[in-house]
Amino acid sequence: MTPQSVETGADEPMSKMRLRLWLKLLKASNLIEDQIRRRLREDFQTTLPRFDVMSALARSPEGLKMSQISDMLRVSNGNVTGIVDRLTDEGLALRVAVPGDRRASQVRLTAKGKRTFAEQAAAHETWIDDMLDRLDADDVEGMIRRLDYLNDTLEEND
Amino acid sequence: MTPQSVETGADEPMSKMRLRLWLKLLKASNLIEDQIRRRLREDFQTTLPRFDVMSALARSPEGLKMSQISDMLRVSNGNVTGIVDRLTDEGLALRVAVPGDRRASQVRLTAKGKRTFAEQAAAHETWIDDMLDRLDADDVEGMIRRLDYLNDTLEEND
DNA sequence: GGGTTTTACTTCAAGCTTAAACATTATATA
DNA sequence: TATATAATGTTTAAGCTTGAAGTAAAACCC
Repeated sequence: MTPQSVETGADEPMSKMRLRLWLKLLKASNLIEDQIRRRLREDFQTTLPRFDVMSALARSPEGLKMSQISDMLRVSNGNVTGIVDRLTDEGLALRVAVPGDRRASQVRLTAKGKRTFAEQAAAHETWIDDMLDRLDADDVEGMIRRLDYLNDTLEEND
Repeated sequence: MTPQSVETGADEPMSKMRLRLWLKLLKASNLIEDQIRRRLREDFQTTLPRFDVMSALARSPEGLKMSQISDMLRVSNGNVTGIVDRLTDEGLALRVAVPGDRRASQVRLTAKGKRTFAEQAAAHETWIDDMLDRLDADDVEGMIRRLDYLNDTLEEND
């Protein structure tokens, strides 16, 4: 038993509470994510992985290497290969040679990609705002604070 | 602008706060879920979808119909078909005919399936407990309360 | 009863995801 | 310089996921 698990003096309920918390966190995350996927599909004929890659690229006009994208998104590099392939097929992204390193390539949004993503990002923000509409400033602040703390501890022991 | 979005008298920051909250919620959810997937694979040579289906079945000894499983897990029915097929191939679950309805089948865990899931569920609970270890009772309670509220509002406008 | 609609489930095509295996290029080291 | 090791990406096999289309059976309705 770790020191932190004895605050209440009763380990069993605390352990169950944590499990319940996880299930509720997962449920919220899935409910929101499913909405976003559905709207990206219906309104923009695209997918969340494509949106995520474009979002990363939009923040780096000079482009990103494949490995940088997979690091930022915490997905495998083989995964990014396929997504960038499809974005490229659709004329939304392109691979640029990296001078001095023939293994790597820099991925960038095309002009069309930038326009497309700007639209999607604006819609995305309003979707989130609508879904979290009923949380007041205190709720949002309280949750952000605790999630920051949780994420820090989760990343320590990655 | 909805009535709820004006509590602070400043819409712009609140909208950005909500977006930040979503990104942090998603991050926490993904960090935890990735750990669980990894451990299920490494320790038990199984996957999260299989674990989820077995978890639903474990709570219903009399069995569940395919459509009940997909409702509980919020996934498509075609998806459940494949997962139950694989569980069946491995001798962990089986389909039983439903008397009076030849379209449907009742899915149950086998004895082997029950034993296997019991082991996995026990490990799962300790993984969660370890990952959320640094949250104290107040944190857990505060987050559960807000997530309950959020989930209620999200399910209303599904 | 006969026809329509609904329900239960499976199949399919496309895309996402991973780990592992692979190819290629760059870097370090002897 | 030669060799070993690292890093960068792609490919592959297996599984998950969806929506749409399809099959079959049950329920409804006239």
